[in-house]
Amino acid sequence: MSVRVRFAPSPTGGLHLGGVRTVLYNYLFAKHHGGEFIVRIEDTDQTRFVPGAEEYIFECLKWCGLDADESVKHGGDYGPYRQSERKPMYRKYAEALVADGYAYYAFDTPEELEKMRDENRSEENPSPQYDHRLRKKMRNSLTLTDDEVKQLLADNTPHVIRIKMPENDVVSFTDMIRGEVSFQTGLVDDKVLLKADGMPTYHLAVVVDDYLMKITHAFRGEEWLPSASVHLLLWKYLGWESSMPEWAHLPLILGPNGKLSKRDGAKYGFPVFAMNWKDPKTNELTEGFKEKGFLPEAFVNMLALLGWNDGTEKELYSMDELIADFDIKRVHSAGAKFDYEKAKWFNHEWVKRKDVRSMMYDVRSVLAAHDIVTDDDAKLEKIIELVKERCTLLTDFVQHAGFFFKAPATLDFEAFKPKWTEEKKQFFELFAGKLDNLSVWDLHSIEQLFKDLAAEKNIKAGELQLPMRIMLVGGKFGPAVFQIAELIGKEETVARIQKALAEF
RNA sequence: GCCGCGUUGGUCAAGGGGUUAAGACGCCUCCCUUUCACGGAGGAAUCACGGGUUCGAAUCCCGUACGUGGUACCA
Repeated sequence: MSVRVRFAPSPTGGLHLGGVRTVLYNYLFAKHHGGEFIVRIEDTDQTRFVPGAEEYIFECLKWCGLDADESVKHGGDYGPYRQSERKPMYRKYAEALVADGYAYYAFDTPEELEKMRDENRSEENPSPQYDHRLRKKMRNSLTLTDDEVKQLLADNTPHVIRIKMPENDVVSFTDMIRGEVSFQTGLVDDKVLLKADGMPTYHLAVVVDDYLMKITHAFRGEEWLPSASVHLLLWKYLGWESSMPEWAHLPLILGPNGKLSKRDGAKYGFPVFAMNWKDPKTNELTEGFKEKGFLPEAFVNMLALLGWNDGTEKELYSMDELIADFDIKRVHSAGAKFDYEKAKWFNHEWVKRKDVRSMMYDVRSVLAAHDIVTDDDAKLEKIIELVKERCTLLTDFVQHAGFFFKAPATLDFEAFKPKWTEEKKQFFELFAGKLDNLSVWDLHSIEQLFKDLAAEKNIKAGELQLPMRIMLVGGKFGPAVFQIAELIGKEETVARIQKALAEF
């Protein structure tokens, strides 16, 4: 049987690091086994609908190179892939569970539930559950007579369907990452399966849809582990036990102080979403890795290694290499703290190793955003090659490539001020003039002229290089000065020297 | 509170009864380079704690602590 996995996001906001990693592991597992990767939209909570969020998720996946085989966008034989559109099919399964005695109707209003919790709340029990103890005191088909229930249903009384958790049972399963895990059913509450609005909750929907979509392996975040017992029971009660997927509960990605939140991003200056997300309600913008200057290759590589390794020392992987080497069983069971420094290192490595031509578009966009026009492809290509080793993020190209196209706005005069002399100033005045008359404009000729003139004036060439660099690029950075001069051209070089001389 | 999951340098981590306990990021020193990087060579830094089991425990068992998640008609 072919491997089928799914990522099931709820379209309620930005796509988080952890979410992307869950997609990644799903994707890698599927592709490693030649299977299918499905994206299913879990939009059963109508109150949390956020316009644009679904579209945004697909854009993020596209940027990461994690395209689905089946989804709302890609189609497929197991649709619809949006749960809200599958609404009519859930009720019959919930009813079947009731008929078989595994679930029941509950007519308690939200107010009644709140009252129940208030009355039972105590130091020992801060969050009372609707469980096998309390269900006997509530208004449901277990406590009401058959006639009462029939009447209530006939009157269209708002109600939910809850699973009837066994009082004294133990369910266990083998998690692909954690091994044997077990739970006492009496400690879990009677989860709502079908809501009053007729929508399923996650618990029902995930089981029904995974079954209907023939999912073979179900990977999700560790936060689902406690409710796994409900899902396991549902697979059993619905009579589908033999086709239940294998489970893997992925470890959490943590921030500097516990759970990673988008607040951490703002607080510590790193992104937590894949791409920029603007909340349509508050207009609040949360920065994404893409816009921060990350390459998707690096983002994916970094995420893959956050919680997984192949047992060797290899750290740099292309997507194809990840697909080839990924093994869900080697995923760590412990949560991992996200390290932004390491994330940047991955990016730097990818900027250095990635083919220059494939970076042109991104670099050009970054520069354009700073009003730096780069129309000459050949020149841009050459420059990227020249400076990429000093660019950790794509946005660093503004500093390291920008001055090739646009004279620096400010010059770091302070860098050489203490050693600046009248003789040196004269040198540059003379040099600028001679440069103007240079017939062959190349690295060697410029450097030769510079050294000859320095020797003639009896000044150490080395001492003149820093001022020259500042005049050309504005600061203490960048590749060899003469190389820069060669690339920006005679006219521009002379102009920058003269402009600087006028200011110093 | 209860339940689940987890715990190897600051971070990511290999190792799963006998190792000088890998490697990477970050940090520090030096080399290269009259800039900044890249590259190279070094350095500091670790098995949460307490009990067992064993000739021998980072590795197996139990407990404690800590972290984290769940305990919704949210996913």
